Amino acid sequence: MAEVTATQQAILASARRHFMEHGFKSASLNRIVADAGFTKGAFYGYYASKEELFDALVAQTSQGLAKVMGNITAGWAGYQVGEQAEHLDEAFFAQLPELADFIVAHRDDLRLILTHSEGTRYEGFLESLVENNTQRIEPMLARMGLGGVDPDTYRLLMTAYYGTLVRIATGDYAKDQIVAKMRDVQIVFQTGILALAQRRQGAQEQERS
Amino acid sequence: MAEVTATQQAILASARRHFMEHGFKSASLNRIVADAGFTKGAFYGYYASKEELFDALVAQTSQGLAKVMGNITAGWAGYQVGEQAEHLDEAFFAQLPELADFIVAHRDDLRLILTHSEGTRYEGFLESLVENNTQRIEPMLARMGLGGVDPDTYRLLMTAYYGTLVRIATGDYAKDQIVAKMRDVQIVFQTGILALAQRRQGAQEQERS
Amino acid sequence: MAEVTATQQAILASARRHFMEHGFKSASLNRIVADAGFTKGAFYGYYASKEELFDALVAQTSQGLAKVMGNITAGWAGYQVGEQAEHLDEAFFAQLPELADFIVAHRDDLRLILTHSEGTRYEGFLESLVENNTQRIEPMLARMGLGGVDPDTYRLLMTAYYGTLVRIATGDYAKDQIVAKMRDVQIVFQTGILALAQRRQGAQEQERS
Amino acid sequence: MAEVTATQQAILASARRHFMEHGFKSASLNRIVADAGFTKGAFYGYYASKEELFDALVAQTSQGLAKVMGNITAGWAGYQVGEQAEHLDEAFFAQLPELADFIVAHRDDLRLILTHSEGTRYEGFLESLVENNTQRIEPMLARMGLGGVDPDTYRLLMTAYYGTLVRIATGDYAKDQIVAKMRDVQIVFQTGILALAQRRQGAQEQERS
DNA sequence: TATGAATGAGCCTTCATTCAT
DNA sequence: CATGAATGAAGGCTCATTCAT
Repeated sequence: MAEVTATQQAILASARRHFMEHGFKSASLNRIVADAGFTKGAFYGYYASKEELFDALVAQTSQGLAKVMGNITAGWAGYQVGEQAEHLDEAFFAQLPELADFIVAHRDDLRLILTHSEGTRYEGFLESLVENNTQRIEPMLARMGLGGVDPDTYRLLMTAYYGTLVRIATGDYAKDQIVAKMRDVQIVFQTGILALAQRRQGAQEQERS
Repeated sequence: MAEVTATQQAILASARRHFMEHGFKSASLNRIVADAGFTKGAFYGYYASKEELFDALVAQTSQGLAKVMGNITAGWAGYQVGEQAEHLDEAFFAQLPELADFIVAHRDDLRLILTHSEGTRYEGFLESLVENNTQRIEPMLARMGLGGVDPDTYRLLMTAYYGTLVRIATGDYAKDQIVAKMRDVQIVFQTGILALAQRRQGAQEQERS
Repeated sequence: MAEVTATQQAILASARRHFMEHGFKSASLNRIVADAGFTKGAFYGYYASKEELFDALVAQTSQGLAKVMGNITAGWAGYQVGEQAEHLDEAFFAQLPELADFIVAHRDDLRLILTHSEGTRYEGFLESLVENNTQRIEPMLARMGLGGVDPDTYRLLMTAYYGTLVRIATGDYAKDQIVAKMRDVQIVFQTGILALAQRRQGAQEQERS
Repeated sequence: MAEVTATQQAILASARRHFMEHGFKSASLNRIVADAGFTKGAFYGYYASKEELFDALVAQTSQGLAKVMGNITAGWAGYQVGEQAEHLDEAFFAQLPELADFIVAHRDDLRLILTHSEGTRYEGFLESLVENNTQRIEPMLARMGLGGVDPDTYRLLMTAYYGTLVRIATGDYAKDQIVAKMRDVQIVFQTGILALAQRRQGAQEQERS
């Protein structure tokens, strides 16, 4: 693809370190470039701005992340009333090792995107991800037996769910821990939301009678 | 008590706007003061620093928030094995209207504290709140029938729980919506965590036999 | 004479403390006045400027000091060729207790004038004192048997001499120590300068022959 | 070695002028840089701070000065009881031309270090020099026949001595004048201090008998 | 390709002084 | 007599960006 010179690699590595330590906004381009052993002029030969540098660092992983997070939603979306909950879980759980591998392989990039991107277009990455996915799911909610849950509340819960996955992903966990924790979190949210749905549905039926 | 002059009010109002839009760090004191119609010199007659200005804006609400959040934990802490879950909920739910009133009355301040305070001593307010409260709860986990849940996972879930409460608090909801959503979220987390605990306990018993 | 209100006294006392600690230039008028328990407005009712405040603090002592230093010069000026050095010393030594009393009584003011007055018209007080006194003495140098000493060198020595007296005066010495040290220093300079004069005179006579 | 660009030279020259006129603290970086025909941004490309600028101006000379002043002390330290004072002088006098050369070559730098460095790490340069040297000499005082002189008084005299050398160094004298004046001053202090010591010793012996 | 000199707007903070009340 | 609100200039310093070479 696009060739990356040794200079670029040095700058990218230095930038990763600085963005990780100070965040995008507070990191000093001056120091990034100096730490890489070059001058600002060299930098601007490759990138048009500080933000473009950040982009170069995380664009690929960002796309992978979006795809991978979409898969998780797809797992939830397959949820069907009447099926055994245990079976459904298995479909999601089956994806976990792959997800965990992705996380371990791109952890630093994920941290940049998810927790050090203030001031870039990745700010709010998580929020828009949730937004996209819940919008796609919303039509299915009734089919999933979650019809009684207020859509906005559902969105809040999905934000919490994704947010927790992000915390796990950006934590210091090994692959096995990631799998175990994500599985546990999945259980908590799935069971909890289902319980809420049933309670609301019961309440609505009572109201009608 | 402390008298606040018209000048101070103008500065405070302008500051609230700027902090809300850009966050503490990125907001420009220059522009805050100019927007209020004064010079920097005037500002420093009232406040010793930019941070003190932020403090003046949120100190009171911050104290109220800490107290109110503590009450929520107290509600969870009253959890007893063997009691009916529905009864326990009622204890927590009973506090909700009061909490919602507080939130509605101090919403902008809460937003400043919880989501625009980077660079001030309020940075990490939520995190330290979670930390304090989960530490106090940890010894009770076994008694609450949650012994099987990994403490670190429990902490992740509590972070998600508090985080969701914060999202509700800093949203645009009316009092009734706040109450309804917080109640629903409470149900989800309580039921979900309990289900996880039972599953883990079952797994541990199987291992033993 | 001029009446000094309680307000002025409070301000003066506070000013003395601040000037002593930070020097005239670095002391903050704001803090001086605040420490005194008043506002800047009150201050400017009494004094037209920061410098005038310094002046009010030290004017009286400054005049006393000039007079007293003049007396020391007068002691030297009485020096006559052919008289016994010991006798001459006695004349100077006789003045020492009175001088020491003055120093002990006005020590803080003296410190202000001599070592904390940068930025005021008292800056260079010592230098001008030396200048004045040596100019008056110069015509007498030959009569005193110091004709062989280069006038500029003599001025350097007088600067050192006065400077040492100043160090003694602004030190932490008790009256007796002041007297003892000033007497010793007087001996050193008198003997030393006389020795130099003789050597130079000898050299000049050799040149002539 | 280190290359100095024309820009740096312009800044350094301007800085020297401003520091000389106002002292380090009161000199305005703004004006220094503007006078040199540049902006503050350009300045900070070369120096990290105002103090570093001062340092760049005087560091080299400062080291030379410390060495050269140490040599003077070494001259005094060689003082041996019983030897002829005239011979000892010669040892010191022999160093004078070299010292005078150094002074003439670095006069402006010396002025910066010795009389315009308030607020930098060079503040108190003279004082610490005196302190170091007198401490090294103190043990030898008895051997030098100065046992009767109070050590604190001796320190005062040494301060005066070094201070006078500084005045000569920072004056407008030509090399020959520097040599002549320093030699004369040396004679005054040496003779004077010796006279004081004898008088004190005499007094002590009288007391004993 | 890479340098490095230079910009200019911006940052937060301090200060002596003025003046209407 | 004293307040306290307000000014305005100045302080040292940082930064992303431009551009001739």
